[in-house]
Amino acid sequence: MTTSTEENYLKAIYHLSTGNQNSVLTSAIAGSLSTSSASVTDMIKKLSDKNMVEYERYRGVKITRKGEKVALSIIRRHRLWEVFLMDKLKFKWDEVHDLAEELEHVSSDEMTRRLDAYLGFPKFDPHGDPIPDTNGKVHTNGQVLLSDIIKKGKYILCGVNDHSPSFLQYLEKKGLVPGSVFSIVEMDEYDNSMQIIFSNKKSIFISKEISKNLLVRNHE
Amino acid sequence: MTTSTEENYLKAIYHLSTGNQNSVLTSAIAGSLSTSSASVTDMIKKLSDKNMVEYERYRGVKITRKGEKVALSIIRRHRLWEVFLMDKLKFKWDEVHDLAEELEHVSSDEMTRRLDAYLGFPKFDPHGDPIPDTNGKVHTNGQVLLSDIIKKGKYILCGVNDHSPSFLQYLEKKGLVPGSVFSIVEMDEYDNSMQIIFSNKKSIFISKEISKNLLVRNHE
DNA sequence: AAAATATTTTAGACTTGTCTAAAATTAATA
DNA sequence: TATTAATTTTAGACAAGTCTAAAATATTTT
Ligand SMILES: [Mn+2]
Ligand SMILES: [Mn+2]
Ligand SMILES: [Mn+2]
Ligand SMILES: [Mn+2]
Repeated sequence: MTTSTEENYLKAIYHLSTGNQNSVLTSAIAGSLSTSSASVTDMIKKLSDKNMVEYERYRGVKITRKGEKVALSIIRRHRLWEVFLMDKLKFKWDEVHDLAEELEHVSSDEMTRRLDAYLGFPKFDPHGDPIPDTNGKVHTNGQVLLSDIIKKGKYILCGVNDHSPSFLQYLEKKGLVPGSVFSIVEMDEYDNSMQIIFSNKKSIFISKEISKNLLVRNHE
Repeated sequence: MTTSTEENYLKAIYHLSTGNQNSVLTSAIAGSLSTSSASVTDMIKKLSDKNMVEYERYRGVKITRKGEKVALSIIRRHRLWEVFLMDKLKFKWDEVHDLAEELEHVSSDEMTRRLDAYLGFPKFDPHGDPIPDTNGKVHTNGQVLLSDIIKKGKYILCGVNDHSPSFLQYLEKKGLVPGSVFSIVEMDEYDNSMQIIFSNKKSIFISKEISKNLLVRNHE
């Protein structure tokens, strides 16, 4: 039995772990959950007792396979609910996160399976993040940061790294949502900004600040 | 701000209040929530401080207008989620209650409104219970206990009073679900049992035990 | 390598919700 | 009406999760 507090910690630890081999530091978890380091230390001990994380005092934690499985099942539920809120209840992509944060803790494997089926087995959530499958496998599809792109060409936006409503609203206003196809027409060597153009000929500037948070894939 | 524990207490008190003018006793609440009387007394004080109930020591509580409004909004969410689980996720009517018990605490007026619209503004839940509207108004429609019926005739099942999965499964096996139309063909004066017949000519016996838990309405 | 700084952990306290056992009050019975 | 019985409340304790302030440890600087 995991409480929703434990689930939130595991999710945070999982997210802080991905793409980085090192231990996750107490302060990082505290920052991510807006809580005190003292509280984090307490919870870490509890999760360590349950073999959800490996804990070394003063050195941080590493999530275990067991902890990771729990985290992935929460993330799966979170993202499925986000799809539901957007596709069925017509919320906008910048509005779904907070509600999903609550819904993800309603735990029933059977309900999750049925929700998945009802939504048509979606593979990505409204922000372009992959939805882990029943076994906790995450299917990513070679997406890369727009800021890492070095050659001009046609790309498709598949996701974002900054999930804040303000950023999402900004993108939407610019016409950038998951699935948007555009071509890079100009890349500035000096400030790493770029100019892109949509199929409808509308063209916009993208600063490094922005492109660092955009996940794209080559589009044929 | 109400916690989900407070919400569960208010809901229990509301349900124990309806159809009975008297105060709700501590022991009744304890029984309904499977908790100790000591815990109930503690929570009652808290709810009383928040003006959700009027409390008289040793005499029980009466729910206030304010408490009732909260209770009704939880009941509204509960029943809407039950409709969702049944209509959209294809759960059976005896499976939806426990999940709704959790989902009802995810509180967003906006989400509730959209869920309502998405479900087509249903007026009743899968058990035939009326769904309170946005203002907390409950529209009942002259339904009466089958056990109180004194004259033969054609009736429609609109709801049940016993929501236990075993009872619901029993009814379903007999072919009795909300909306079922049947005629009373025989009423036993002695044990108050009755024989009913469906439009498909199938006929079954209904004991007093059962009819006490069935809500029906005259069918033309 | 010692001193200064930053991070992490412990200590102690608080809140919410729960429990059992004892005390207080109300209701029933003889 | 005086006991007895049942119900309700209080007292005291506990678990989960949180906090601040102080102590312990690690890291950086001089
Ligand atoms: Mn959450
Ligand atoms: Mn998302
Ligand atoms: Mn509930
Ligand atoms: Mn119901």
